[in-house]
Amino acid sequence: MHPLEDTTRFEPAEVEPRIFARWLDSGLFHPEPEGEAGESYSIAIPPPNITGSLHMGHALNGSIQDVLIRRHRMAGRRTKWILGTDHAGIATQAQVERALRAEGTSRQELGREGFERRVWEWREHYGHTIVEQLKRIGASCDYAEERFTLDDAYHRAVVEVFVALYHQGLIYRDRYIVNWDPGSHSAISDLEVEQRRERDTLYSIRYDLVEGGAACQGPAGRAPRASDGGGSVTIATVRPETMLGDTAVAVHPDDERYRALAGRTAILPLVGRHLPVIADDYVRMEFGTGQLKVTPAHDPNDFEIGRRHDLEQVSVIGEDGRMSAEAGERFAGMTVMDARAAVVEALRGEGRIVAEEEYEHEVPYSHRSGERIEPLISLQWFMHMNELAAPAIDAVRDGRVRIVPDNHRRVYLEWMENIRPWCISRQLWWGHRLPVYYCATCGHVHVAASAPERCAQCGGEPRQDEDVLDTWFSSALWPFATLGWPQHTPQLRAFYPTSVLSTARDILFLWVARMIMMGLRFTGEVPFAEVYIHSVIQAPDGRRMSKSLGTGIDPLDEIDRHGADAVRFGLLAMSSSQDVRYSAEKVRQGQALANKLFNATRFALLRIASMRGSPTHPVALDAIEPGWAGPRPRAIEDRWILSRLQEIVADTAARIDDYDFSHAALGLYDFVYAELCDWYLEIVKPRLAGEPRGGAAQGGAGDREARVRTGSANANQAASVERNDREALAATLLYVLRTTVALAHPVIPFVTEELWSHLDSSGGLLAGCPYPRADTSLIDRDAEIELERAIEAVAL
RNA sequence: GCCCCCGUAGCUCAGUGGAUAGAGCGGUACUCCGACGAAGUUACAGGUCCCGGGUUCGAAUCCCGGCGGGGGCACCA
Repeated sequence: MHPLEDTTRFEPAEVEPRIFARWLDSGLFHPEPEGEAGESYSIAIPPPNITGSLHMGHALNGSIQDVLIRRHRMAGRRTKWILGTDHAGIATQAQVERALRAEGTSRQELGREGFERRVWEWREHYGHTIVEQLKRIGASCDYAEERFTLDDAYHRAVVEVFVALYHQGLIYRDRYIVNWDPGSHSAISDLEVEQRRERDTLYSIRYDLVEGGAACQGPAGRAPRASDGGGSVTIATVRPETMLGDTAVAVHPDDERYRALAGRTAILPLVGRHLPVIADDYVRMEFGTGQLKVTPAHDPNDFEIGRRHDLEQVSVIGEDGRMSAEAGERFAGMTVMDARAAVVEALRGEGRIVAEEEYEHEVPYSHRSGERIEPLISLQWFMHMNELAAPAIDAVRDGRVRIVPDNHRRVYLEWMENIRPWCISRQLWWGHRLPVYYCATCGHVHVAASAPERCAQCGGEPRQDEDVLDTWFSSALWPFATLGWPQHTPQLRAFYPTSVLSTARDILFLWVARMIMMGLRFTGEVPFAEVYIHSVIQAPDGRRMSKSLGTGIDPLDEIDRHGADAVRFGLLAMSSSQDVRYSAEKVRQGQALANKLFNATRFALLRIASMRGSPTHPVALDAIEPGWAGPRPRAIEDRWILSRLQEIVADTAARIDDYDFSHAALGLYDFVYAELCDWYLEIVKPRLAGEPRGGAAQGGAGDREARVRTGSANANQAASVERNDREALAATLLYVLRTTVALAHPVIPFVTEELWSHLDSSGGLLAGCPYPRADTSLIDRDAEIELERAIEAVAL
């Protein structure tokens, strides 16, 4: 506690560390794992990447979750905010590799074990930054039990799930076309691919047909006839270099122009390979020439066509992003872009390019590395999703999981209903290594929690798969793996299922949907009853807030400037059910509110202290009036403010429970400014000073008081001020302040906790006090109407 | 291509069937008075509620069609 006389301003920088330390020491953030989940209130934090530092999204979501947690903790629930970080496979590996490069070494040089050791060291060093930063905004997480998605216990959960799903036939290995990310040198999932619009050249290329077979008979003799007499086909492509891997040409079976070509054979230029002409209804007759080159090894659609028609797969692009030996001597080793130019050049030399046009289309890029995705065939591990998705669809349909705001519900359902297999293996070193072992001798596959001694088949030596799991595989288990699952721990019983999950919409599929699927599959219960999807905070100009664009605003800078309460208030006040622009004004408004509340309390307490002839405080309510049983309103303004207070108490709780944080915050601001300070404190000033009520106008606030009295119906009932009245006034004022401060605590915890130490002599923490509840006996419509009339009169 | 959201005061946003459409910030004027001066109070100014049609006694709000902006999903060479 800091003497109130000393400063006329609330000083966040002085107060915040002191208050936070008291909270931590109190143990309030760390609940005992007792009882059942139904009695408690728990939230699993979206685990930030260990590579990360706090950005606006964290700050907003931290504020939201903390409001919920503090509100329910005060309401008497056993409350746990599960804390932890995510190992973030690709991001972390890339960051550490960058550091290694700067040292002139590489992960290859260190070897796998050495590299993993390095990452763990790195994590010890930098991995806790973000947790420390969460403390700055006042997040009341359970810091005593921090989890990490790569801890031993967590790993056991991951392995348990993998092995189970494998034996249930949901996890399988396949040679399939995947999104290869040459940047991170790994396959990535569909969700990690983003499409970018790009201008390219669409080349039309003529392939000759082998002589013989049905004549090529286009309508009206339009059929192209090449000089060799066999005719030709003309295909269109934006990726001429992939033609080296063509293994067929396709036409639509209903295409009158070309269907007779089916069964004939084309000759692949530059290569000479014979390509069957096939009929497949994937081909769009109206696009290009209506004749399609089929490259099963490098195009997802062609891959499917290839499977349907049992086509050969010729991989001409390797995992290094360069042309492989199968591309032929002439092109092997070239980058894709060089090969494209070279192929075009060669085709042009042969006179095979019949048209070139500008073409705008979508090109896949890796969300992780930013490099262009190279679709290619690779042996990877996949997960069947349909069987997992079905119950997760039901859970949202029947409301066991409620998504707020509900327009995200449809998006979720739509995606889930069209879900596709998930590629879960990654060619990285940092992550959960697959619990898969191959016999070095016979190749037999063992999937087990621990390495088998020998191959069950031939007694050979089993070797563990080199790959690790997609980071989101482990994240999907977050709400229960953090609580000790698969053990039946007291934590799990006390806090699972969790109450709510709060996140931005960008990871609805990547994470939220998968948690629901895994939660249902492995615990039989939904992992959370509600999902709150919060705003994305954009830069003030409406662009994305990002470091690279230079549009980022660092929440820590804002906390330094305005205080954590101000930033929390501001973020909550600007948030809504959709994306919003960052509003510096709202943060300043929060700062103003903290300062106003500080000064209002300071004023009231110092005044009451001096009124009671005591020059110092604390002036606690129970010290003023032992056995205090509630406020005793004496004047109309007392009845009015007490009545208004009940309304804001009810509203604030209801708005928080509705996830309407903006109105909860702004409502508090309005009450404190427009009712408590501008009117009640001003009206009451003369009474606090011991002047007669309704006394002569003497300027200033007394003047206003007099005018209010004149406007009131009871103007003539002004009574002389007695000691009783002043004590009753003090009691009312303190009751109002204590209630207001407690009410605002979830939104602006620091200033309210600081004020509480002045308003309460017990020495207890506000964070552990009961949350105010509306006392309907204090609602007084008559007083409200009367005082509103008085206020109007004064305004006139 | 399909789907979702948004368009209200100078700015950021509330309001989503009922009266003269609101707040904060900014602007102007005032105040200098007993907490708060990188402050406080009060007042004033400021709006074809994107456009056009429709439903209704009544539309910013519901419906249809545009225009503009943002986002998600999708394998179209």
